[in-house]
Amino acid sequence: MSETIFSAAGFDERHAGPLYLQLQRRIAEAVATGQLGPGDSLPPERDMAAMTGLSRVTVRKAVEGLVAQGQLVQRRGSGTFVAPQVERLEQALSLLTSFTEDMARRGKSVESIWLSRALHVPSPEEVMALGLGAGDRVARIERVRRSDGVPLAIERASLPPDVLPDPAEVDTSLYAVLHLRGLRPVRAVQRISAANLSARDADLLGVASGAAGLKIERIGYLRSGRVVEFTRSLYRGDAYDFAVELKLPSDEERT
Amino acid sequence: MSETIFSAAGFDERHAGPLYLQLQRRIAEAVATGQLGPGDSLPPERDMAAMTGLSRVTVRKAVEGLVAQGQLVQRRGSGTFVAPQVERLEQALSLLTSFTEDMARRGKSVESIWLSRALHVPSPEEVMALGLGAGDRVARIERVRRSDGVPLAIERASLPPDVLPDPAEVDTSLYAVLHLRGLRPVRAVQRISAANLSARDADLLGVASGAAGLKIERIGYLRSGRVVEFTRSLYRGDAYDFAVELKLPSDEERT
DNA sequence: GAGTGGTCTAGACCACTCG
DNA sequence: GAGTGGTCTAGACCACTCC
Repeated sequence: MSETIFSAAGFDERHAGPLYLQLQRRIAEAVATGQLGPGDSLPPERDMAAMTGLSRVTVRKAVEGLVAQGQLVQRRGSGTFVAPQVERLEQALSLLTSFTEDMARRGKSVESIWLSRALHVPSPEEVMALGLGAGDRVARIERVRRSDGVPLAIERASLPPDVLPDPAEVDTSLYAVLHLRGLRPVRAVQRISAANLSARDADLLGVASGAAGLKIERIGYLRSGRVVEFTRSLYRGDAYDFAVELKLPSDEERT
Repeated sequence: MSETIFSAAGFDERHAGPLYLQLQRRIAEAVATGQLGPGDSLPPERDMAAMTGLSRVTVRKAVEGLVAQGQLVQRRGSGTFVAPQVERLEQALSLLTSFTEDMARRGKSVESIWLSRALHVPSPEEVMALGLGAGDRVARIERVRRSDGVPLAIERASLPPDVLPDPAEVDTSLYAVLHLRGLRPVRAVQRISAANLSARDADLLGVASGAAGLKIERIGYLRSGRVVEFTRSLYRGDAYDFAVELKLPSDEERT
């Protein structure tokens, strides 16, 4: 099966660019056509090098690109594999729901891996966003969100200390705790953008370093207008779709 | 100035991981602290290798990561530079506006670089989204959007041929043309996600291959419910922020 | 033509996984 | 302990930019 993909024949026919890109294209095609399916292993790098007649460095460079694109996964000491398919989740963006509630609605399990759940000295960014005073501390809830064992997002929530005096009290849903205290936000503003994940964040989400992530910053308000929540989240770009419904702007808004 | 960054001293103090990451960290810090400012050039790779006592391959690997993150830019035959800063643009996500109108509102110039503006044989995806019949063609408007000379987005719009029989008629604003024909959408559904840009798309946007982009798919509807527009856009992750306002879901919606 | 980044090689050792 | 990916080296040639 791998004979055609990794045969030495056909390289450098003068019209095809760098060798590592030629090999990369061959592998990508094999994945696209199903010749290599999710979970299948590729031959060891040294074997691929021998088969293609390329050096191992060149083979690694070809594989590296596909790993960055999320098509392949490498496990040290184990091998190189076609990436398992991820089920894409779709979420409505214009409703102020919590991750926990959202997953429960579609019958998915939710787990949190805690990174932090305590009071800290606030960063300048947190002081600004939450309007903290000098000497105030900040409650930080930092966790990796997983559903059915698959990491989906990193969530870093900051709240004023009087809103959440005891961060350890949060078990699964932050919003459930806030609801009990009568401090659940009724309105929020989100800013969405895309960024390449840092090595650390990529590791937490189980993807390759540099993979694309959806960065969402949210500021939540009480009915009184007070800021109660400042959350920065990173969603896996390959696993999440946000859906929004748009309407025609009214004439006042268009000026 | 570069002496501290690229000195041979301090490498491999047994607690710092791979050499290329150590060098990468040094350079990233120099950029973060302003020791290296936007547009500044780094020494040639061979010089960095000599100064640090590392091999050129290792130096290249350190630089490669920073290029992928968008912190550095490499120009063949010319040199390696600290990436120029991009002004981030913020856009309201829940209003159905056009790119042209949006930029005009903030006093920015808009240019389009046309990639395609004609009738084509539709892809299966376009047939599905637009509800095309057998034998129907599709009007495709494909362009790179720039503002003040900076490429911001790639926009690929597909429309039924009777909605836009002559695609070449679109000059700047697609919505303006649709408006004249009385076929401007009043409602749309968008799906937002993040993806690493392909080499081709990255090139069109003037960023490094693999940089994170915001992928937006939009389907626009007439008041009658008919689909008139199917648009796939890629926005530069480093240049765009989308803003959304959220509200508390009503009780019916939450079940 | 001198200098730059881009590609490629052969060979080495290390760190990790797995039977 | 055998096999895997991860790191690193020294040296070479090519393609491009810029003077």
